Amino acid sequence: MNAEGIAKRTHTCGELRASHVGKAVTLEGWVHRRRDHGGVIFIDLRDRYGLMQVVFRPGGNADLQDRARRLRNEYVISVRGIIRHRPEDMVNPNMVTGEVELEAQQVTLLSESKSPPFLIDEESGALEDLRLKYRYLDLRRPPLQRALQLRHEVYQAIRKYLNEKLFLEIDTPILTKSTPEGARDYLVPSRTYRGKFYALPQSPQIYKQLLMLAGLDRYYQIARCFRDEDPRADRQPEFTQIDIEMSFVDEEDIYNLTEGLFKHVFAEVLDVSLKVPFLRIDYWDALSRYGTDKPDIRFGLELVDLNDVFSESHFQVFSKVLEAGGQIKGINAVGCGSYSRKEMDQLAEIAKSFCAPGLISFKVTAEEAAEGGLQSSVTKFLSPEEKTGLCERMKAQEGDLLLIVAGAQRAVAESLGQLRLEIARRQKLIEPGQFHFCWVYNFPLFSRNPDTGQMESEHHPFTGFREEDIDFFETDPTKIRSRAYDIVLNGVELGSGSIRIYRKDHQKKVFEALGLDQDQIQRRFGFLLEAFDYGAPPHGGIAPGLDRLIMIMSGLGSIRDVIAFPKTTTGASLMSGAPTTVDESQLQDLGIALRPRKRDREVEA
RNA sequence: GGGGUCGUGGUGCAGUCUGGUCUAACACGCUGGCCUGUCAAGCCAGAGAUCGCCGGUUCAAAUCCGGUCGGCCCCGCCA
Repeated sequence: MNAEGIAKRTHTCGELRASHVGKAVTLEGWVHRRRDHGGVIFIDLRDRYGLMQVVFRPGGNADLQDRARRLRNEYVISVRGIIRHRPEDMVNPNMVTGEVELEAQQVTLLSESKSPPFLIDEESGALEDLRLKYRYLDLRRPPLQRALQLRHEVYQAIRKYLNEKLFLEIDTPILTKSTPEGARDYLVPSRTYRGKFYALPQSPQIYKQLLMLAGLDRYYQIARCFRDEDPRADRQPEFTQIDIEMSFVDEEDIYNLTEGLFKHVFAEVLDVSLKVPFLRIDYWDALSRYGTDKPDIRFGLELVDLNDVFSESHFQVFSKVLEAGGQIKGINAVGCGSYSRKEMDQLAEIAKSFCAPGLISFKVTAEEAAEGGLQSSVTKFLSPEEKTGLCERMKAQEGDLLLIVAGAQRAVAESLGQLRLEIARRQKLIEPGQFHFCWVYNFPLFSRNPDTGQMESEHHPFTGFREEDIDFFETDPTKIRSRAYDIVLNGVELGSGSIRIYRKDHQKKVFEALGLDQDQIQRRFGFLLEAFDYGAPPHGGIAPGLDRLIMIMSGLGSIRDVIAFPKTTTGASLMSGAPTTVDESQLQDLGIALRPRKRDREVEA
C-alpha cells in the first residue's frame, strides 16, 4: 500500500509468464486498449516494460465491472488480481505475456485522460509536428522507448569500456568563450558584465586539450554541443558527442581505442560482432572511388575514371570537359538496364541537383552487342573503340545501365556519389542490419574558401599535420596533409578527430597560414597558447556523434527519434514554444535593447 | 539566404491539375447502444471540418492567383 491506500505494483506489465500463474499481483500502468464484450471486458495495460492483458469477468463484483466499463485509453490505473493461464486456444503468441492474463479483483483509477490527439501505438500515423508538440505522448510509443533504452545502454557500455581503459569522465563548462571561426555560436549575455557574452560550446575542444596540458592524460565526456546552424535530419542545434582525448598517442592509438570502443558497444548492446580493424581509406581515394569523404562501403558501385577512354573523343561534351581540365567518370548501375524513361529522368534530376551539367546514360543491350551493345542518345557520337573501351572499363554486361557525368571534378564526384547511393537504395543493395565502419584519413589541413580566397582549417586550427609536408607552408598550403581522421559508419560521418599540434612553432605556422595576426591570435586563443608554454604533451582525440550512432544502431532515419526532446528544422521546440520573447525587465538586467528587423516592423505598422 | 514538398473533422488521407455536381468522401479514433474470450474485437447509431492564415480574380473558390505562417527533405552553412 502507498500513502494514499492504493496497492503498489508488485510486478511490471512485461514480465509475467506461465510461471506466475496463481500469483496475486498488482500492476500499474496506462490503459492501452479496451475491448468491451458487454460481459467480459479486456484491458491491455501498458508500462515501459510491456503489455499485459487484464480480464474483468462478469458475475460477482458488479462495482468492479462498472469501473472497468468506464475505463478509456490512456487512463492510469492500479489493478490487483490473480495471474491465470489463458484458455488453451486464447493464448496470444504475438504478445510476450500472451500465455497469461491478469484476472482483476480490484481496480483503482489513478488518472483520467482526455482522448489523446493521436493513438499511442507501435506505428504512429500522426505527422511529425503534432508528435513533437505532444512529445510526452509520442514518447509513450514503444519504438521511441526502445530508442531511449538503447541510448541508455550505449551510454553505459561507453562508460564501462573507457573506465576500464583508465579514462576520467570530466565535465567541461557550458558557458564558454566565443571563438568566431567554425559554426555560429549560441550566445548567452552576461548580466554582471554588461555588453559581454558567453558562448555555448560547439564542442569541448579547447577544454579537452587543456585537460591534457593539465596532465589528466585520458579524458572522456558524453558532452552536449551547441551549434547555431540550420538543422537537418541528422543535425540538431544541440547534440551529444562522445568526446575523447588522450596524451602521448599517435593515430594508431586513437584507431585502436575507437575500434575497441565500438566493438565493445555493439557487442554489449546489439550482440553484434564488429570486424576490427576498420577499413582505412585515404581522403583522395575516397573522393575518387565513392565521390565523397564519407563513403558507404556496404555495397560496391564504385566510380570509374573514364578520362583516358575518351581522351581522343570527337564528342564535344567529352572533349570540351577534358580540355577544361575536367573529369569524365561513371558508375555501372548493374542490372538497371530495364529502367523506364521516368526512372532515367529521375536519375538525371538527382545528378543535376548536385551540380552535374548533365547525365549521360547507356543501356547495355543484347541486340546491339556486336557494336558495343550500347543504347543511348549519344552512341552516334562515339567511335567503336570508345564504346568497347567504355564497356571494358566499366565491366558492362547485358542488362546494365552505365551512368556518366562529365564536368568539373567536384560536381562529377558529388553527383555520381549521390547517384551511387540512389541506385543502391532503388536496387536494395543494402542489407539491413549491416554496420560497416571505415576511417578516412589524410585530409588536407587547409582549404581555400572560394568566396573569400581565405585559407581555412579543414578540421580546426589545432590539428596536427604531416611533418614531411611542412615545406608546403611556403609553396602551397593546400597540399599539406593533416593528421585528422573521420570515422564513417554506413555512409554517415560519425565524427572526426586528430592528433593535435603541441609545438609552438607548428601552431604559429598554422595561424600564419590562416592569416591570423598576433592580435587576433591572442584575443581568441591566448589562454590556450599560454598553457602551451608550460609543458605540453603530445595528444590527440576523437569525438564521435552519439545521436547519429544511436540513430544507425536503432535503424531510424532521423536523430530526432533518438533525442528525448528534439527541435524542429528551424530550431524551435513545438512542445515548449522555445525560443520565446522575454520580459522587458530581463532584457534590462542584461542591458539589451532589441532592434526589430524591418520586416517585423512592417507587421506592427 | 535559396530550392522542393506538404497543410482538408481528434488522426491519417480523397477531392485541387480540368472552379459549380462538395450540402466535402473514406478509414481510424471519439460518444451512445447491443454483445461472456477478445487481443487492429464485432455489429448498429451518432457527433465532429468555416478545407493553415490574409488578400485577390470570379456570378461562384478546398480548387485559380499573390502574399504569409508552420512541418519535413535538400543546397548554402555545419572550425
